[in-house]
Amino acid sequence: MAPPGPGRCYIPYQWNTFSRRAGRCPRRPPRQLPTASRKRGFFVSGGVMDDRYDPKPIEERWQRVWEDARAFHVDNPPDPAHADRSRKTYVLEMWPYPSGTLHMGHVLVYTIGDVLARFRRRTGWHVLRPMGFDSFGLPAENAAIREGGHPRQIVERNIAHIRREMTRMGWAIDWDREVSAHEPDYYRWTQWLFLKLYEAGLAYRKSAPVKWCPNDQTVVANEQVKDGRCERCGAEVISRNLEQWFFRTTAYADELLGDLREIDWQDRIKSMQRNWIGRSEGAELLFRIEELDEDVPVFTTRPDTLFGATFFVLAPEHPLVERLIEGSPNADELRDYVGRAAVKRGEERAAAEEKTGVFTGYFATNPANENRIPIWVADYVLMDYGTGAIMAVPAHDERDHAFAEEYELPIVQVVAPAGAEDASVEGAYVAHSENEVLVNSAQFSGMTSPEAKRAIVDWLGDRGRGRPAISFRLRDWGFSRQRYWGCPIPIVYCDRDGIVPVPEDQLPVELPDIDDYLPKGKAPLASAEDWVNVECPRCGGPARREVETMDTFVDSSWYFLRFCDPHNDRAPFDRPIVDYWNPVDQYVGGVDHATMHLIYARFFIKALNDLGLVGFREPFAALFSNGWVQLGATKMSKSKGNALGPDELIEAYGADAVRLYILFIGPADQDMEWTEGGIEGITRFIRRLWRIVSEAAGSSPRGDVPANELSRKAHETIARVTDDLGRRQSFNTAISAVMELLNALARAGVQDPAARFAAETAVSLIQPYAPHVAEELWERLGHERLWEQPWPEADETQLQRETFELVVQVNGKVRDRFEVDVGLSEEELVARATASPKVQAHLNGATIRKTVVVPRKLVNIVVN
RNA sequence: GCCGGGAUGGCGGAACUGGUCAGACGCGCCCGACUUAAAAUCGGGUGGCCCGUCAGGGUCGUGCGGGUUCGAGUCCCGCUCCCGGCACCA
Repeated sequence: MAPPGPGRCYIPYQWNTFSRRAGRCPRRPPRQLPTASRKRGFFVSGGVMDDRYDPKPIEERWQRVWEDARAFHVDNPPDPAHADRSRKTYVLEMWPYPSGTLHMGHVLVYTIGDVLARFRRRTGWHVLRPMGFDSFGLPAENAAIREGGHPRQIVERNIAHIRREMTRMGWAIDWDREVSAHEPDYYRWTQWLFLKLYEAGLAYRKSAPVKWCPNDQTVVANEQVKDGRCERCGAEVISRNLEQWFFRTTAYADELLGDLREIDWQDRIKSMQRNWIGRSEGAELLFRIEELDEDVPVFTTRPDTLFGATFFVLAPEHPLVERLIEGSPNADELRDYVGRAAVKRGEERAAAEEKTGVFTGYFATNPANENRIPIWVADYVLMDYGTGAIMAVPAHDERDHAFAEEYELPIVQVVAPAGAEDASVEGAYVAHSENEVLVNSAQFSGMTSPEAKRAIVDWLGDRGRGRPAISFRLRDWGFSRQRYWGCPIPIVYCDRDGIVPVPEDQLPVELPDIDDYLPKGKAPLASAEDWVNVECPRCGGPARREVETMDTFVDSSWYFLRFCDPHNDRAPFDRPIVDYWNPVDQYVGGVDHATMHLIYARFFIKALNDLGLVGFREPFAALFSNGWVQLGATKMSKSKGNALGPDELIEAYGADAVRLYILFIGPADQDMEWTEGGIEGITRFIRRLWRIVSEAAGSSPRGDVPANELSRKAHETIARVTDDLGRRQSFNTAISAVMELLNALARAGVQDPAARFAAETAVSLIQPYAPHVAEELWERLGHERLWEQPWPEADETQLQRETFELVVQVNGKVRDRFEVDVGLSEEELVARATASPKVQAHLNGATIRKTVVVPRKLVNIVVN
């Protein structure tokens, strides 16, 4: 099938082949009972026509019932500080951005959360499962610019639509707790929390080069840049220096890394965070520049190669470069080089085929051997990693080696493979074997590399020229955005008092209505003169408000706390309530937030914990990261414009089918492909369930359930589904298990003494996935309110079998299998096994060397 | 380059701690029932090769090559390819 065009659903409505409403066929004859089926007794007497499974009325009916019953509302405990937390569970999916409609990625995430929440409710947990919207951010503002209207109107219209879609999906949400980022009741507290972080020194302002999108006229975060282009609009990003607000995420770098050990997240997500944080151990060493009377620190992971440092390199942005230019014989060339490096993008610098640099004319003193080595400025050294200066060891670093070759700088080997100390090494010798030994390194020669690292740092430390150091790739989080549709930063700038926080009692600093959101190189809010000009809260003099707004990742760094106490107007939340529900027991969301959102939220919680506002240090105890839902070979996402929405699928197949299928495609943590054949198949399953259970409701025997094959299958299914949902989070296999049970029921027939029990079990177990049809069938079976019935329990005694199928192997190959009593001893099992004629045929008189007995499974006879 | 994940029928996948002939469940396909016909529905079949008229039996088979073990899709060693993250990060 050709990929769908932009914005078009690829499922035509006429594929709806079973909904009477859409699929009316004038030639369809009056429906007859299929005689074969009637013989088997599958149909309730009195009219198959009226009893076809039709999802629409069923789903609408039960959604109404749940709403009237406030079925998914959950109260906070009356005394959360002393409440028993042992049966609470907080199930949360990532805060959705309210774009026009939901797509299948949303359907997957929220169905996973829904199944878990519904399952946990029925297993006796006190379940918090809220919903709201991450409603600030660029798309709404761009839509307002494009189509007119206010971003608020656009966002609120979208929210209303999505809320309706979510209800139609049958997701069990406590809507009383709905919270959205753009509501003043919410962002008031975002501002309040910002002020707390500011007071604690965790939010600060500094001039920094930032990525700037000339199209969106805004700062974009490093992680929103892909291949040098703006992730949203695709324009090429340039570098600009601006005064920016930052959160001091690096203050928690070590802890953000270390605490990954304590949380139950998939390895791939943890690994992404580890890469992102990028910790490396090494040393900071001081090189002296005599002419400037400066000691310049460098960071290195290879202090053992210090004797091989033959030159010294500063990043073009290094603060000392200015002073070096002044006295340099190469001043003009240097100035030119630094100027060109400044406008280059980082990607260009990295992609450069050959390394470039300019000699400054100055020398630095190697603290190990007092050698004076030339100081170069080169753009392969980055200002924002380490100290922006390096000692170059061309013999043992590929980049330094390339540079030394280019400019014919000396290369001195100081590490060699043990036993080959005299052999010269081509290129940069960077082998990380256990057997590296130092050479040409004074008293350290002969030591292994690891020994020498410690010894050299200790030796320099004694003389005040070095110390162990750890460097991180993680940067502080720049959260200033020069856009309108975001949370205003509650700061004013006073000529006399400088940066002044807005007093708490004046919050929220409301986002004013303005006429023109179009950025013109300055933030749109700057044009709201009445709003910008204020009295300084401190001195009463003239002052101006901060016109930048916050990155939306600030909003989403604490929303899960507000859900716990959403209507609090005295504080963002009460700590005992938040401490009762948190940390989130089960978070669900896509890998696309593996680094940004999940790092920022973790940072926020650590900071809030240090401020005494919350009593925990990790926000999300367990994380389920779902895979992508793909349509053909194309990823489904709103940016690609090929989103396939749930609305038309619900029309065609019903919400229960959509819910079941999205989880049946494959393991939910792996990428999956949506196919229409697949959802047809799952629809067949629902119709089969409908027909067989309806029949069982009418004609299956009542009374005690005997222990027979069907009842045992039912109990086995209970055990499997419970384990799949509770421990394994294996959603697709649980559906398979219920299908097997239904097949067994169909085979046994509805007259089987255990048929009613099997039918009830199937309906009960499928309820988290297909709550509407399950509720309807539950009613037919003569019960009510399945959503609050206790989850079935497998009867252990029913799971015990009196016999089992003994597998007999000869030399590891299966030669026979037969039923035997479970009570037989090993000797008896071996006797029965060897007695088998089929086994005898393979033994063929050979000598039995050994027998292996696996209890309740097999006997393996080993012959020569 | 470093780190993480993965490879099983025509397809999506199952096999959870090494142990019941690997392939559950579903899709697709084939055959049959019902039908004037089709759809829907229902029943049956469906890894390859070989032997056999049938019944049945043999043999190979979980990306590739080795190994451990009575027994390997599962564990170990060495590869190939695919997906993702990080990357002039010193």
